[in-house]
Amino acid sequence: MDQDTIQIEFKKDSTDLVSKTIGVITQYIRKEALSPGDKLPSELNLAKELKVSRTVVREAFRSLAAIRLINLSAGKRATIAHLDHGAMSLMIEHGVLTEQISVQQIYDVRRTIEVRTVTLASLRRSEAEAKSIRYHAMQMMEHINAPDKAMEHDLAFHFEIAKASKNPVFAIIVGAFQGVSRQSWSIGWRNRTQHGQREEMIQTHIDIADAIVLGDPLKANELMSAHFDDSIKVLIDAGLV
Amino acid sequence: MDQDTIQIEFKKDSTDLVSKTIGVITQYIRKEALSPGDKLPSELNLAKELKVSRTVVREAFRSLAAIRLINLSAGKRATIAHLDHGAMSLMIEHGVLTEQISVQQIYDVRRTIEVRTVTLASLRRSEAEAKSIRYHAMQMMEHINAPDKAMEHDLAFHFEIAKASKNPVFAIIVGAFQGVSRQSWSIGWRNRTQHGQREEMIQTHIDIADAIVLGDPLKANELMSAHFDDSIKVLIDAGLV
DNA sequence: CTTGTAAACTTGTATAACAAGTTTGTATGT
DNA sequence: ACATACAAACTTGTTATACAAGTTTACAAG
Repeated sequence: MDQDTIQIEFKKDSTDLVSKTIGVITQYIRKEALSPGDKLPSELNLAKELKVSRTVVREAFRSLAAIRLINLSAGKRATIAHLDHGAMSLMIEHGVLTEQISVQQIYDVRRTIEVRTVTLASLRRSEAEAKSIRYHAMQMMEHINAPDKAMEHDLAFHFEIAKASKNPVFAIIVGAFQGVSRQSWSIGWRNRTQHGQREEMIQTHIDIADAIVLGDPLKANELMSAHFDDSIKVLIDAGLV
Repeated sequence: MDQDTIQIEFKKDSTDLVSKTIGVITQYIRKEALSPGDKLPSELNLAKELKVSRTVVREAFRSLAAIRLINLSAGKRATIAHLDHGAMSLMIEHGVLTEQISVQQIYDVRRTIEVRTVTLASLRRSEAEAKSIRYHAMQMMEHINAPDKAMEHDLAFHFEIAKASKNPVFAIIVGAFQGVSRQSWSIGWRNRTQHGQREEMIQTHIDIADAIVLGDPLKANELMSAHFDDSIKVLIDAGLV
């Protein structure tokens, strides 16, 4: 597998070299039909081929790595990356941080998506996935006095359901919300102070898990809807925009 | 607004300088509570402050620009960016290109999201938005013999609805799918060959627009569901995975 | 007070150099 | 013939310098 010539041309109108180079590399990936794990040419070879400096190629690589199209690591050549919600996470966090997205809006999207993922998961989950989902629900109850751990199992619960939907796009989106959810989770927890409210919330998770285990999409759907109704209500009662 | 010291420390365990620098900059944005349009320090100042080379800062900037957290342009300082689906578009296209996401999976996500956006749009749309949505539906019919134009109005129709939902996250997600939708659109079009099938499809768009104009979320929802049912059926009939 | 322009600043690109991590190929010993 | 060790070649990470090109600032001229 020797170094074959990169024949894709630069767009003439584009502004800066780095942008053009990014374009060339993505076209190259497409043209060569590269798959996750496949190697890209070295920085130096690309630079020579495209007649730009190594600096430009490096900046292009960094850009592609930022949106997780490729992976970089010292000494190794760049490789095509597997899908990953990392970039979208940063984007969403940035949106919330700069007040372009509200927590409530996130919850509306989550509700929309997760009512669907729980339905699909009920229909498509493997035995292992069903087991994992139920495990995280049970662990939440186990750690009812250790909010940090309960939270992590809560997040994992929802993420596992998304993965069990067998649609990677859902998994990416749900995964992307984990960061911001982690930051608003304690608000929901602190505002469930009345007797049994936390147990009730966790019990809903267990019930959802049971519905998934039993392969009952309608029940799972209904419970997930109710869970989000409740969660959003709690957030609003807490005065969150 | 003079140059104040950046007090955020590097994480010690992180691997490479660029990653650390990205972390510092994002923390800086947070700490200073910067909003879209606000300026970041110049590359040289950041480099001096963080005691790294300008190269490292530049690569960090490029990374942040790639996920659209900041905007770069020659001669100007970097600024905080408005939310934008550009990065997510590339991610999704990469997923489809590398066969990690199928077109049908995209449509499932779109259906899930857009059944919600059309409901919200019916409730929240401004007059101008309602008008724009209806305009694009009408233009589709107008250009029934110019598929390229019809397609662009189709995409704009769905995107405008997402924006009218007043939840930027929906708009980002729907926007992110525009690229791949553009690539699969002709498949759907080519496979609606029977008499009146195309008119029917476009008429559904007009009916959805009317429901939005009238503020009838249930009707809009129902029509959008039917539209996606039909579209997905057409794709499957066409033999698309 | 406006306008024009030069100076200062800032980003874009190229080159050179070396450190540090990885792969490859070969010589060596068994 | 085969495994191991190790050096050489390759590759990415980081720094420094230099200059081109775009933008802002400050000041002088009218």
